[in-house]
Amino acid sequence: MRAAPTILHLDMDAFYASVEQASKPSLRGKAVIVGGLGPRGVVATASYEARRFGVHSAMPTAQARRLCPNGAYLIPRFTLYRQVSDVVMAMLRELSPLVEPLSLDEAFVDLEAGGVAFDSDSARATGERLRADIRAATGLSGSVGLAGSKMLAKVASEEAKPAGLLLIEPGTERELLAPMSVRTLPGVGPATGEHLRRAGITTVGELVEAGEDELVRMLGRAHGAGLYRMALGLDDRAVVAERDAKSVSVEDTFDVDLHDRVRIRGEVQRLADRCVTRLRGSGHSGRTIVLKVRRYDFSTLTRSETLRGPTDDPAVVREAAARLLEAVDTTGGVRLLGVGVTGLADYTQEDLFAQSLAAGPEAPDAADAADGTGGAGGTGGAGGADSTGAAAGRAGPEAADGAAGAPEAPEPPGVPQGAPEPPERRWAAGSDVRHVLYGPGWVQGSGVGRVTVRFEQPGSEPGRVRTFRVDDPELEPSDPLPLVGDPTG
DNA sequence: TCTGGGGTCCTTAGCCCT
DNA sequence: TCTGAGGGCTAAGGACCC
Repeated sequence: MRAAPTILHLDMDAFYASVEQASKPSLRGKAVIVGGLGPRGVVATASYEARRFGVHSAMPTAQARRLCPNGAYLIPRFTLYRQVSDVVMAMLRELSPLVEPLSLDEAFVDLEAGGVAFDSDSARATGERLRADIRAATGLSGSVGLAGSKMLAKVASEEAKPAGLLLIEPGTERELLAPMSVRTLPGVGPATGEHLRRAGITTVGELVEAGEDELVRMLGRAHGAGLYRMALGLDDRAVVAERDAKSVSVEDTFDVDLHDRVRIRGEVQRLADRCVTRLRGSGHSGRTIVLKVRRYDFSTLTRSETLRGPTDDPAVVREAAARLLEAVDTTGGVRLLGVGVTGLADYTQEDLFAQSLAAGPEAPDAADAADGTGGAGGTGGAGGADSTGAAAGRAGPEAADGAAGAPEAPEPPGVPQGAPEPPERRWAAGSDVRHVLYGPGWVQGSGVGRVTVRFEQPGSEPGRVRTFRVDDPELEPSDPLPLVGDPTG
């Protein structure tokens, strides 16, 4: 029983970087690196031009700058990527009801369930048409893998990169996989790869030779048996359209390690508030609160506490997180803090209402006041394109842009909001702006009280560069212009 | 020279209960 | 009453993915 190659895996090529190149005409054909720009940032995506310099995902941005000093370094613009992703996912859903998104730029599609393909020829034709349609609609290229299972379809799209299509014919799987590195298989990362290498296993073929018992002995029951099946090309996981979230979490890495216990407590409270905002936004409540602490030496520990019932009350989550923090030794410094909630339950309006009533007559107002932006967390609101938290916020390597005036702590807890003094504006590289005279553009860089803007937009010719004072009143942050369709501006 | 953020799944260990 | 097996739950850590 050989499955027809009707599972499709789509992987957009260098997605974030390609979207940036498409929306910023002056960057086409140039090395573009998207990621955190702070001292502890890492690369999220590098364009193929940047990869030629050795830059790749997950590399520290500082290292990327040394390898590729003339590249364009930009903060991610997730709002825009999500818009483009929505367009692509909608095209996939026209092919089949069974579409399983893995991230903004990747998805599985069960073509047979959609009735658009039933054998190799029809699957290949569908894949080619999809690639052309995506290019026509977005200007971006994606790679397509086609096979009889999810694992093989993903291997195929990886082999097809960039901008290609590969179909694995039924019956050829084992032959194809045998010479490949064990790292090709999903679930084999650096640790397992090294473990296997020490046992003399570096290829998928050697994995098969080792046998299931040996792999189970080395890697444990679930992992060992699963890997053996993958090595044989066996994978019967179905394409699943709907997936329930299992946890919600937020975390921040700080530019400089935190030592002050009061500051650490304040950050944990802020993270708890942000986490609850996200939790509520997803329509959930949760029962287990998790605190994550990464110390100065990169060692990471988690502490968790399970409540009697699920909650989405910010005060409850804040208190639990604070209790968990009390059990953690932070001497030596903390580079990352995180707060998460797991054990999620669906939360309906009725539940919320019932809880408010149970809490007392004034409870509804009190609950509203405690919710989200009412507290110390200044991260919400319209300027919230900056989801980069502490680490990625700074635009340039120099802090010369008057950052000395910026307070180190966002806001100590308890300080009321609405202070009349506007903080000095920060212009992150890559972010969208609009000038009263020159129209839409993007920040190319900033420093020493100046910000440099390139005025261009999707579909335009490469634009001109102008420099302004960072506090120029005619310059405003703005929303990204759509990549597809008609920019109304 | 360092190592983000948001997730998932698995393993191990301790505790409680039957 | 003691002991052991086994299941369910909780906590913590690790590996992996994009």
